[in-house]
Amino acid sequence: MTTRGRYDRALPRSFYQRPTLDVARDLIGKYLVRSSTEGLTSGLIVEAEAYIGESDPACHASRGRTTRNDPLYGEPGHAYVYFTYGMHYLINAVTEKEGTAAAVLIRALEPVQGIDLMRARRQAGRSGSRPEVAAHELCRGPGNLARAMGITLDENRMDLAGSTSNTLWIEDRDQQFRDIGWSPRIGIRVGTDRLWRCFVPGHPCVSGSRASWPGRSLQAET
DNA sequence: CGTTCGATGCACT
DNA sequence: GTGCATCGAACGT
Repeated sequence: MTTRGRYDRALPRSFYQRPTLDVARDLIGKYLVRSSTEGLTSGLIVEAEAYIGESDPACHASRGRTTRNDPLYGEPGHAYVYFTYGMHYLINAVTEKEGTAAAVLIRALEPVQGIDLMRARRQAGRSGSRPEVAAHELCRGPGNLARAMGITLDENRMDLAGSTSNTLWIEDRDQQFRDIGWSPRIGIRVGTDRLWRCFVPGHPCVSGSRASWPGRSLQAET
C-alpha cells in the first residue's frame, strides 16, 4: 500500500472557512476520498461550482431556510448532499461561516483509486450488458461522481474536515494546476451571469461540451 | 456535430 | 401540481 488515502491528511476546517470562490478554486487539484465497506475510491477534483448565500438566485438558500437546505446554514467543512431529478445525488462542501448558506458543488473527478469499484457502482442496477464505462467518464458530472463514489443522503451533513468521520473527506496530495478556467454555472436558469464554475481547461473528465471551454491545454505538475 | 426529451422521486408552493 | 445545481439515448443537421 501507499500512503495515499489517509484521513489524517484531510483538509482542515479553516480551509472551508474562507470566501467560497477561493475555496472552489483551491478545491481544484485536491482529492475526494471515500472509504466504505466496499473499498476505497478517490479522485482528483477537476471541476467545481460556487453557490453563495441567499442573495445568489441559483443557490438553494435563495428562498430561505428549509429542511432540505438546512446543512447549507451549518458549520463549514460539512457535506451538503441532496437528491434531484428523481435519481441523482449531488455533493457540496459547505463554506464561509455558519449562517451564510454557501457551498461548493463538486462536479467532476479524475478517477484515481478504486476504478473497478466505481465502474461496478455505475453499472449496478442496470439491465442487460452494456459497453464498459470509460475511466474518464466514471466521475464526469456531479450525478455520475456521486454514483461512482457511493455517495447518497447517508453522507449528508458528514464532516469532511473534523475527526469524527473517516469515510468521506478531501485531502491535499500536493497537486497543482497552473491554469484554471472560469465559466457560468451549468444547469441553472438564474444567476447565469456569474462566472462561478471553475475547472481544469481541456481535462477529459470535465463535464459539459468541449466547445464551451476556453481552448487551453492541460498543464499539471506534481 | 447539435438539440430535444424521457426517466424518476421528492421538497416545496 | 411544479420544478429541479442531471444523464444519456434518440434524433436532426
